[in-house]
Amino acid sequence: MPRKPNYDRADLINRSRDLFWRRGWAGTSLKDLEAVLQMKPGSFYAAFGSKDALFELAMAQYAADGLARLNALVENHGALKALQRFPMMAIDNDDVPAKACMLSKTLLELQAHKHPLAKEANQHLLRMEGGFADLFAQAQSCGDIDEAHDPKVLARRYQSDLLGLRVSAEREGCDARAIATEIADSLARL
Amino acid sequence: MPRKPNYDRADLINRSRDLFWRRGWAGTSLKDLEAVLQMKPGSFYAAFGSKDALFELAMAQYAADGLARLNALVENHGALKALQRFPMMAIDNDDVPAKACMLSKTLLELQAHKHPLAKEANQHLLRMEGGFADLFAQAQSCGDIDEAHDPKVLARRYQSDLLGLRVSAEREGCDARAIATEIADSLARL
DNA sequence: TATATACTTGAGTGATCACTCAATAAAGCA
DNA sequence: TGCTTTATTGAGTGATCACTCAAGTATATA
Repeated sequence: MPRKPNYDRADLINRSRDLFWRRGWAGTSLKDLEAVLQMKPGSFYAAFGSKDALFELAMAQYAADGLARLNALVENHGALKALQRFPMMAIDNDDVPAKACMLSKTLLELQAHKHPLAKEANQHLLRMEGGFADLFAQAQSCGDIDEAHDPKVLARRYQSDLLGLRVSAEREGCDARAIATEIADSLARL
Repeated sequence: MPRKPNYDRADLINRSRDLFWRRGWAGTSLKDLEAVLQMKPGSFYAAFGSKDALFELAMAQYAADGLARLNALVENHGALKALQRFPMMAIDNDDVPAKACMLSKTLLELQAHKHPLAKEANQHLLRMEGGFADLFAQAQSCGDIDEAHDPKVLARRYQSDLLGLRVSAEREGCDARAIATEIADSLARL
């Protein structure tokens, strides 16, 4: 007896993710979302409840996509090569809404306001860091990386370098690809 | 014949810098500024012209302070040790408005909107990068770093690592001091 | 002291913010 | 074909945004 929505919810979330990723939380207005999603306010609030609720969905989608891309690299190339290729992959794509990481952008924008979305961003980053640590441990058991290192320490540093790389990639006149190569090379020397 | 302002302009700019640094551009409202600066709208606009104009002054102050701190380290410890100590100094101070770099926060927030302040932030970052390159070159002529390296390449990577460190330092539950130590140690191995 | 010149005040500007809701339209079931 | 239920519409909500300006106040010079 009900009426079905005439939109694809997953598609709407993906489009919101791109918009939020590029413009940030404060930089994205409801009007922007209405334009991109082709929804009137009433439909929007019926579907998602609030701007923040949609941002949360968008950020979760972003984080899931990142982990999926990482896992795909592992499937195809193994742990170490995946870690080596991931930085370049993150910045070497012009079709992406932004070079910088959406999680770090959210953290930097909202942390000072103690906004719940900042804590959420941090949790996604933590999950990603855990994934990196697993891969470092995996590379160690393959014999690709010296077992003397603590994989958690390696992951912490790797993620920090990655975040720095992606901030640098947002700049004009900074050869971020060179930095990505250096990060990859430094992993080979562990 | 004129009347003197009853405020210290430099002090107002410093207080604005702290507020903008912590809360960001969109996250800082005129009401916030009026409260911190103890100024009514009329005085504010007579003194600074606009929120953006004050932000520009605040960011210039921020950049100048950073360079001054770096130069002070060089005076006291020489080029290499200055580069080694700088990362820890940037994050190991609880009195600071934010751990992350104001320039990178501004860049990430406003780049997508092509806001002039984003370009300005990038220029300050470029100037800082130049300063780092000078210090790397200086350390090379001291014999502290292998001459085989290109100081500009070292500076680019160093700044990227520094930006990543300072994003990491903004996170809860991330031992950024350990990362700072690693960055310092890696410079000793050049 | 008188005057000219700036600085300060604070209510008020239109625009935009995230969001609401009553009215209307459409789809599944009888 | 009704009937029920949900989706969609879009004008409108109060709040807040950056900012203005006429009126009042204080100060350095004459």
